[in-house]
Amino acid sequence: MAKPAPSVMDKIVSLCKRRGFVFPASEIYGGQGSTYDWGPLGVELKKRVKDAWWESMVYARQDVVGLDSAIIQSPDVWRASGHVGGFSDPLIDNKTSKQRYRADHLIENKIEKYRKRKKQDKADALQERLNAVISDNAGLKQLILDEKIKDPVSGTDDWTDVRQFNLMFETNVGAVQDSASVAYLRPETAQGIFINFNNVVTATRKKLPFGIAQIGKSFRNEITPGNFVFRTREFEQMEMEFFCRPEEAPQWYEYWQNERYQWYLDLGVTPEKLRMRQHAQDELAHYASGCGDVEYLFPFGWSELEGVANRTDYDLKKHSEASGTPLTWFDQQNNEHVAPFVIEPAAGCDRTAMTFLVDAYDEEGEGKDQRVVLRFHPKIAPITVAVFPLVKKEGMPEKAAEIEKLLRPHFRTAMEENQSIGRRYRRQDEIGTPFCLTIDGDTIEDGTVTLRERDSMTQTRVAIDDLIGVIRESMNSWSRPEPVGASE
RNA sequence: GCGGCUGUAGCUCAGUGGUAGAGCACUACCUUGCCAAGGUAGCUGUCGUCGGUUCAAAUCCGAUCAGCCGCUCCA
Repeated sequence: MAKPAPSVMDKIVSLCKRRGFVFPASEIYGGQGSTYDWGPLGVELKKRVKDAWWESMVYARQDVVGLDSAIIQSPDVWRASGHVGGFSDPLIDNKTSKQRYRADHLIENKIEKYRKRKKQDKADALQERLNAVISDNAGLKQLILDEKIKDPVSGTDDWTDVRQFNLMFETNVGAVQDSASVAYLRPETAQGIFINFNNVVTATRKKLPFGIAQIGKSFRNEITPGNFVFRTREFEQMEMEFFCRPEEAPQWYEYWQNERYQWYLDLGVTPEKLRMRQHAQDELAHYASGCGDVEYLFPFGWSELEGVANRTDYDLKKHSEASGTPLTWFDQQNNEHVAPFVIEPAAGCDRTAMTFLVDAYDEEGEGKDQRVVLRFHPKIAPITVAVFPLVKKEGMPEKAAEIEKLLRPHFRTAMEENQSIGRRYRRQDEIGTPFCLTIDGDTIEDGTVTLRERDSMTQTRVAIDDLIGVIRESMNSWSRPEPVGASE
């Protein structure tokens, strides 16, 4: 059997390691499953993603402020939010078909069948029994056996025991590891925002509607991580909780979906590979009344980059009840306390960076003439300008160093003087550097350099004095080139 | 966790019991005057790990670790 050609994902993973975007974590010890370290170029890419998000969500607006809350909060936070009880899944395997299911979903399907056959009383009875055993593994299994639920694939009832997969990482706070010291690593940054609602309102005197934005690491003990950095157990989130009056929630829900969808387009993501998908009622998280996902068409299929959810007043209400501290906003004009609704755009930072990598990846030509190029938007490219002396003589390296130093305060720069000029261009193409400058003999004579553009490979002669302005202008006017390469 | 596939140089991979290899990449020097040029020299490996069989193991056997795909979940 012929070996399959390396897929686009394989090539990107390989490029990421070779050029320093993403390394497998703990590699010298044999690796740590589904964990990755971001290398020198990757950390720049991720930083650009976060900067672009913060710029658009905080700096470009008057109604959103930032926050950086702790990863380890009181365990009470996660009890109140429902994560301790609800953020785990009862899973069961069928030994014959090797398929895995959520035990409660199997039973819910059975209830649905009863409903369809108009056996309402049976459905209700089963629902009641399900509610009674929802957090009891043995009870769930017994219920599945009692109801003679068969695996739709194998048709057998050869089930394993039900096991709980809690998605939160536990840790211990303090020197003595006993049950009183158990704490959790946050599974989302959002709760840190909710519990600081009063603090932020008091400190900033913000009025509804307003938002609180936060970027930071979250941790979920995923049963099945995978697809490179797409789903990892440690990941970085970019979340914003937008608080508004309950009656305005639907319009803000729509507003933020549009806003967030547009953000990806503005950073150059291929429109045909981006879509909004509305969640069906039964796939909503326990806190949401509605959710729309921004999805990208990866080589492995459409996958979620960001969820824009209507979290209603669920979280503030839960924390108010559990803590005894009312998390409401006082409307002085109408002399009333408002329990705000929350619209939450929650994006995955690593996923977004990976989207830009995948979407930017392009190959042109074949064999010796092949060019691999990352067509990043100039605003997210790890390096903006690379400076080359055409040859290593006649004062060119010194002149190049001088120009690189001139540009350094304005752009992310790099300098390379080894190997042929063509090879240096290609090396920069491969890491998505949008501009290359070449210093030649004329530079020393008349103070001009060759500015070479990544996507079109066109060269223009630019005076050193005009460089900063010309590069700025090119960055701002950049638009995604029509696809010409065979990137599939 | 279960099943299938996989693990040899930085990357892609060849190597079915007898001295660890290729291409690309990388480093130095020479050459080089605008798109992966050429020459010379050089570096790179506990063959994932541990154990077993054997005179001899990258190769056969066992275990283990890690990766990929699928099942469930989500940013």
